Amino acid sequence: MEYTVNELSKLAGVSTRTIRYYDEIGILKPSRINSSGYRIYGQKEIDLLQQILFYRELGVSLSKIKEIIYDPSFDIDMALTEHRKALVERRKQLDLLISNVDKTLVSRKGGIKMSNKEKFQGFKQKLVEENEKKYGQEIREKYGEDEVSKSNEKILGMTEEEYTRWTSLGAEIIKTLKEAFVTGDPASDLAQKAADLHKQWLAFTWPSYNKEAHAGLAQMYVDDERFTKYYDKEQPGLAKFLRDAILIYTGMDKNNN
Amino acid sequence: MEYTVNELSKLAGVSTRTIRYYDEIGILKPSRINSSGYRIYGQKEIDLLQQILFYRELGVSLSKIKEIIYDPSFDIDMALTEHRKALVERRKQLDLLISNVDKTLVSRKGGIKMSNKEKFQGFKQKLVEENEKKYGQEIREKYGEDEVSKSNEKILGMTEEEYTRWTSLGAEIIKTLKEAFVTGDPASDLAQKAADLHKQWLAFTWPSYNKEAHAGLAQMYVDDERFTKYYDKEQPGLAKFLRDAILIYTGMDKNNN
DNA sequence: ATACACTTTTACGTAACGTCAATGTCAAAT
DNA sequence: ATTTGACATTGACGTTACGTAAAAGTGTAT
Repeated sequence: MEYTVNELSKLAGVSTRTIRYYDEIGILKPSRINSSGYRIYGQKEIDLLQQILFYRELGVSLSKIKEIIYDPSFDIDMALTEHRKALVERRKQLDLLISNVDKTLVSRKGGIKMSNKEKFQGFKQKLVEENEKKYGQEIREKYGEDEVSKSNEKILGMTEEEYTRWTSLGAEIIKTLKEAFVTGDPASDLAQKAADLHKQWLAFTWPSYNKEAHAGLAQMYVDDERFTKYYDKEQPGLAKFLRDAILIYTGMDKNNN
Repeated sequence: MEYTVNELSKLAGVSTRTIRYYDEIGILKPSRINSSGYRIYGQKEIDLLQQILFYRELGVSLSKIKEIIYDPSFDIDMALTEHRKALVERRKQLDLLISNVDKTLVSRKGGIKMSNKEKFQGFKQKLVEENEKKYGQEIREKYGEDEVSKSNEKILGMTEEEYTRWTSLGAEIIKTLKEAFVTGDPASDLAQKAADLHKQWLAFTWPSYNKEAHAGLAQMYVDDERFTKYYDKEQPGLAKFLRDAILIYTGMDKNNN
């Protein structure tokens, strides 16, 4: 029985592209090519393909499979044993990654938990907390660069308040931005407030602030469609609106255009 | 303090290519570019790079990192949690692969072990074995296609004898080939014997035999440098010599050229 | 003036295909 | 006889995170 690429692909459960690719890399050649240039496969090619797919399921690379099938000197047991070792090594790497992600998550949540504890540790603690809160707000009102960068040295060790404030800032930006959008004016008070909120939000993750970077980031929100999508999902045109607001906020609106 | 790519790369322990790549994809831009077009980085870029590398070590993709760093709406905890899930999923896949490789190895070794056992199970068993052995040799002498393909249906269930024969055939091919090589004549008896051995070797892993495939494979040994290297490592020119021998053996030497 | 270390951009290579695009072929229906 | 729809072909680009040249300019020391 003879088969075309399509028939073979259905038989073996792989795409036609895969079959053509296997021809291209010389791992599975058609038995012949007909007068129209079609690839024609026979029984032995089907059997070979089965073998290829078998080793492929074991995660063996196609070039290794090629050797396994065509190289007289190839020691399959040894190859599989080494392949196994590589797989185990990769799994070890993954375990390490997972444990590191866990550590990160725990340390983030740990920070929150600790501050939660403090909440129930009496008034003194609460006062301290509130002081810090006020102090934090002051910082943000002044935006002295040194203070901000100091506070940001603890990005990964954010307190619950900081964390909450940080995430709620994200929502607040969107909300303010949408309200400002209806005015259509990126220079309006609301739009400028949104730009300011955005700057505050940045302060949580950026080591330091400068206008150029802020304006550049705003431009990226427009240039990079992933970010554009995010804002425009809320409201088409929002990304551009935010950029314009930030350009005005940073005073970079005339200099660059 | 300001740094060039080279200085920054040494500071952070990454290649200069990486730094230029991060600029290219917009994840880490230089603070400025000097009059000669050199990238100049400042303190905040160093801090940003640290963050990037931190998340990179967790196995987070650069595009995700970009979002983590630049997207106000990005929920890092959620992202990390999902990232963790993906990692665990990959580990599960790996576990499956490893267990499948194990099964394959066990089934291969199991076949050998079983036949080892049989060796010590009395004369009757031995006779059966030897019968099979003879039968197998007969097959190979005749090379009737059906018989060969029948025997090859058990490729993965090879007996110890078959397996041993198969691997020793590989060595025998090389040996014969090297002996034949000194005669310089691919039509010589020795060279033709090597071609025949090679055909026999093929019978162990190929579902069926035909001259065209055999000749095609021989050509591939010359075209594909991985195989060329293997043979030429033993003796420069050996791959071509084997091809010529096989072309003569299969009678494809005049037809195709 | 030259050597040497450094920089730039451009561009190909990696693994295993997915996904167009432009074009040709086959069998069946009109 | 022609049209349609399903199939085939060969390109060629995209994917990830860079490695690795190549060709050409820059900075500094001798």
